[in-house]
Amino acid sequence: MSDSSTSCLVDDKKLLRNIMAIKSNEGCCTVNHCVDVKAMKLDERNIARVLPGRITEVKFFPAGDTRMLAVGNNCGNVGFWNNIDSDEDNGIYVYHPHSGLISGISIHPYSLSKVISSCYDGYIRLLDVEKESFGLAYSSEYPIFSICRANDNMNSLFIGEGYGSVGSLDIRSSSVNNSSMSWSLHQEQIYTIDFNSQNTNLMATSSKDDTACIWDLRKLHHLHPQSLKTVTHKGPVNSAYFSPSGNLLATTSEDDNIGLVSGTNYDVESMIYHSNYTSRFISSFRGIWGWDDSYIMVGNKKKGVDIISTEKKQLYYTLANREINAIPCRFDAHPMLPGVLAISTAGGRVFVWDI
DNA sequence: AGCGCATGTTACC
DNA sequence: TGGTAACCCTGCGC
Repeated sequence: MSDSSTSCLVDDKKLLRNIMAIKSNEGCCTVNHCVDVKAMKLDERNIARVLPGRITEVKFFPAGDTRMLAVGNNCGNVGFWNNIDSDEDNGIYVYHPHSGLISGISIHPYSLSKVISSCYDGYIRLLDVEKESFGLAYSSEYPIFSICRANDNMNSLFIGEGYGSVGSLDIRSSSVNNSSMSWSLHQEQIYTIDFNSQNTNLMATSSKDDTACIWDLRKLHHLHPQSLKTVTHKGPVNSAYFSPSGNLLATTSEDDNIGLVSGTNYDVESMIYHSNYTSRFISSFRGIWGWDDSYIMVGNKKKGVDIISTEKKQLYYTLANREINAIPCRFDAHPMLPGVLAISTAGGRVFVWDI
């Protein structure tokens, strides 16, 4: 694959000023914060069409004084939406750094101007906010299906590359092909990678090969290592995310189940029925955690957001609003602001619920 | 393994 | 306002 030129659709230094104005609150994060989801509401002003096409990724900037969002779509666009300061313009800035479906966005928590995007086009790019350009950080002959930063080293990026491999790279390296390690962990593409907040050695992967796995990084000596735990579904696994405390793992599968793994060694497994299958025009559902271990939030085909209780292992509540006129697929819970939830739909619209 | 089909949303008549 | 083409590379079943 050849390097495609990057272009900026909106040339506006306001984005730079916006991002530079955010105070990075080092070391602070809201784990185990109980939120009354029934009190969450959707204000009309918190709805925007950020990008054309289908949203595949939405991420809050990890700072408590901002609701800036980075959004990716299926056409290679990365957009930014300042959900608070949207008076003069819409607070929306759109770029076109890639030529395919954006599979992941990661923002450095202590250096907010470093925004990484990954794409099916095989490239990983690093946004330089000052230059308003996306530099090339990594290039592969295979699609990049997922990215995640390691918890204990923010410069270490793990990537789901091609059909079952995970690689690790140092984003500070100037070399484009600096994948220092690579392991073959699955039979098919890896849709999500996640790290445990409590034990930074634990990594979870979910794959099209019908499994989700927990890996111990200290035991990845071989090209084909053994997993600490494997959850087997009857269909592709769209996501596997550790709970805020790190004690639970939630998996979302096309087999219409949400898997829940608990226990000291992640040895207790249960399945909660939830209709997860979406058509190819809709991004797959991924059950995400809220601000503590009590709920998993996942889209439903009736254009609502199902809140599933992990204790009762059943539906607790559904966030719904008549403004949501398409199926909500991809979400992000604000890492610093409990109760602030971004949801996006196949139609390119983004909604921010708050408390 | 390799096809054909269903699927939801938008944009444009 | 209703009808339809185009989008798109997912999962499943033959």
